Amino acid sequence: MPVVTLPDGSQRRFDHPVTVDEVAAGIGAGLRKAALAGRVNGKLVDTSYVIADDANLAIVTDKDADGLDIIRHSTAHLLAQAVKELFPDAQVTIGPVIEDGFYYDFAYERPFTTEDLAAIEAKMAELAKADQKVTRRVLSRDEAVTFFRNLGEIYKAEIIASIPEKEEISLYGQGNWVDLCRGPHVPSTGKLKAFKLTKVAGAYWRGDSRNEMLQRIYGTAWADRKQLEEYLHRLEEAEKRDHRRIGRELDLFHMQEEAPGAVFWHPKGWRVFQTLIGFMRERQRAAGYQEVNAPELMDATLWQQSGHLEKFGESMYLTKTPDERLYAIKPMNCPGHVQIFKHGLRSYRELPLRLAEFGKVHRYEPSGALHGLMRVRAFTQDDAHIFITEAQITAECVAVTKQILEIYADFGFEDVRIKFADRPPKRVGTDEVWDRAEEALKAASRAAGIEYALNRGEGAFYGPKLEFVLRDAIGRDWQCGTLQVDLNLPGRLGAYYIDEHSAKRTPVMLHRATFGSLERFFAILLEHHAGRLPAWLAPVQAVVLSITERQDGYVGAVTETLKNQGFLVESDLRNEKVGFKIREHTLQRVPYLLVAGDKEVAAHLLSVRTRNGKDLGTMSPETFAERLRIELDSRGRQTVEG
RNA sequence: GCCGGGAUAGCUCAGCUGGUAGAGCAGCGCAUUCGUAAUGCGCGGGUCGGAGGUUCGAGUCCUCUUCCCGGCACCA
Repeated sequence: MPVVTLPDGSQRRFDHPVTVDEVAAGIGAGLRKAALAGRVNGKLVDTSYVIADDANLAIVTDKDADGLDIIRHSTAHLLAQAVKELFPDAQVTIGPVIEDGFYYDFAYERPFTTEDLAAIEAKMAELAKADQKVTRRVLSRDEAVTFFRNLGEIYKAEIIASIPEKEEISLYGQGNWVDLCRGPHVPSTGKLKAFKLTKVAGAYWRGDSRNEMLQRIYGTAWADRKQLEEYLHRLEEAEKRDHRRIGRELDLFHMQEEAPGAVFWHPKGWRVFQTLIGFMRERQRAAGYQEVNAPELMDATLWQQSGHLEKFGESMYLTKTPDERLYAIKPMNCPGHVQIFKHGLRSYRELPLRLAEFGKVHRYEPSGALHGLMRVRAFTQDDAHIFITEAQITAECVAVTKQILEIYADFGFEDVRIKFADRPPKRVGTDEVWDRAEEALKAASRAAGIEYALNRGEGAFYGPKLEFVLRDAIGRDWQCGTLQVDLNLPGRLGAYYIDEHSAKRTPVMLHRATFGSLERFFAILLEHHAGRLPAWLAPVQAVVLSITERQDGYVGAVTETLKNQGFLVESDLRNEKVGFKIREHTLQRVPYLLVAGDKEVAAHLLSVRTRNGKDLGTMSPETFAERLRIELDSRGRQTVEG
């Protein structure tokens, strides 16, 4: 005779087994209607689930994160049901919940079109309106396999075959459609009120590019219309942040057909790029790094020795010269830095030796992977290789980690996650060396006091790595920095130093990058700030504008003075209304607009307005310069606005 | 690389079933000298991504190809 304990601690006693639905009904008709599922002793179940023994029960509604997931999962089922009604020959496969929505993969003789999508969505609305009951039943493995085989659903039969023996096999039905599913699901299709199909795409069966391609339909689903509208609005806003769009609007860079995956930097974009390099250069110098520069093009034999040609060759650009030599354009900077290390005899006294380079590398990325500045074939790394003894690994890793996190904070990225990527299947070196490298990096992580998630099998081919992932203003994660412990390449490339006993020793090499790819980091900054780069990064920090030509002399003089102090300032003397000029420079995201009319000229002032439309009143050019200096030096932690 | 979609003026986009390319913004010229997100009038601007083909005739149809977009796979 079950006693059901509710989240508020109250208990209900029953003299017979009850369903979740019945308990909800006992509490109130409104709750019963809102109930999507139950959480019995922490486990999600259908509202039809029968509680036979004492249990804790929470009724799951659409206010619950789990409730929303159930809505999405059930909407995926609704999608599959609609597809089967419209295209009986399509075979169903899997339909999981993803962030903000769901997808379902189908095997079908042809790709679905956007017209199909509209028809499917309409059918889904119709089925939802019919408010069909969703029922669950359990079958044995053999029964289930036979059931789906008979329906011609060979993919489903294959999925069942891969379900562990001990797991129960449940089927969910609604109307005349049945799907294999773990559940739980909403009690009836009428609970699905706000959904939209968003796109179609190809996707490999079981995520393996050797398998056939299925037709994937993506959709989004929410508790109500309003949430759906908000989501669609969020998508639009995210699109406005797209760095490709901002790059064009602000005249920062462009790309063109003749150089796929490569960037043409315009003056303003390159200025920002140089600011990033200047900033990093300063930090690295302070931390004991020395900047070097290695050749872009080196004989292929060197890359053979390092293992790059074998493990990474598919992504390398090769070129044969008239003298019949085969060269490779560098895809990484490490072998070049090892050559610099090797030149001359190194003593243990020189370690750690930190060699840094803003190295431009070329990688032949798959055409389908290219994406604006985020994924290119030619990019610049803020790359450094630190040569150390094994005893120095921990201390150096701790120092690197600390600096990476400090630098991210300077850009306003405080929310940083760290992943530990261990040995990949395609690698050089013995397992014994990998054990040591992984242990060393783990020990260093502990010493640095950082927590990480394991990213299995994602290490570099020569060593394990820490990956630094930062979260931007709209909650997206970007992997940028990396720290790798390499016990393989120095030996392969013949690097050694002389230790305190005059013996030759192979150094350990740490690979580290903070921005990762400068191009990509630039793009992340643009999207993070929606183009409104902080003044210290902005290509133009202020524009001085006249109201009529009577102020031309004053505006010109003020502009010159500010420029001479190193500020990035331009003047706008065009014969246009001031409102027009304000609009243009605001759209160009210039942090400060300095207006000079007759009144300002007479009093030696500037009227200061921010790109966000805020009027900071008038101040002298000297005061503005002083305050801007503080803003730049503090990297935006203090602003002209105060 | 795979699946789908796309490429028309500097930008955003229209161009139905094949009949000889259009708008807004931007640009240029002229007028206007103006107080915080678009002053008015006028003018110029296109090998319709590239190469073949079908046709009396192709931006429109077919084939190939390049690049871009969205996914998938990949991302040392």
